Amino acid sequence: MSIITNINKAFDHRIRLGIMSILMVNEFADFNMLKELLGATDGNIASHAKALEKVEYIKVEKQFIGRKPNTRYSTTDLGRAEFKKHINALEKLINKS
Amino acid sequence: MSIITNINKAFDHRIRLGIMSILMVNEFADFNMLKELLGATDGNIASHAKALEKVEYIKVEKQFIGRKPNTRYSTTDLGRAEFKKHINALEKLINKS
DNA sequence: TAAAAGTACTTTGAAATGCAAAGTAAATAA
DNA sequence: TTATTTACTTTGCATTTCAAAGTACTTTTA
Repeated sequence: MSIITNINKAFDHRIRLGIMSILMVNEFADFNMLKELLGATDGNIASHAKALEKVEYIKVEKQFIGRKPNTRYSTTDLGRAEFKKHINALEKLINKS
Repeated sequence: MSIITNINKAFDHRIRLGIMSILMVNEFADFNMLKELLGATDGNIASHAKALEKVEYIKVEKQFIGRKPNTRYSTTDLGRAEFKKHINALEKLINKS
């Protein structure tokens, strides 16, 4: 049990941290919203979202809006819980600083 | 200027975050102290410390304590400033969540 | 209405990074 | 004197990151 035990590896990257933060305040966010808010490339958003999906911290829904494909993301219960744990761990770490 | 603009890439890894936090509260920390506090392997500590050294956020001093080699690390002014910026950015990101 | 441009992603593969095992060199213990 | 431990560093394989290119459309323009 070290000081970084509860720092979640899945949130070790700023883009993943960004995706989670966005999804904590917005019930849904679509691909382009993430891309714009984070200023990342398409491939980047896709792969980091996939990483969060793989550990089941976010979920993906694909639908059509009119005739356009639309991919929207939202957190899972697990994801919210893990993110909160991560934030608490970060705060503890930081408050020592 | 996205929401993760001030999230520093150099601190994107929990071991590097841990090293910096430790060095923010302790004027110095040696190799073994970092290793124990972070529960990481030797190679791991060495390479993450080197990464922080490369961007000049920490500095390294090698000395002998008695007859044993000892490597101790400390933050640089730049490192402290950048870490504070990072923490502020994290707090802003988190408070939205 | 055919061609060109745009949209919304996904795939790809090279480059960078992460990791622990093995290596090194000296000190200490048996 | 040989074995073990300590304090790191090096190595090289594995994983991750990244943006460019690709795909499958839709929309605009000529």
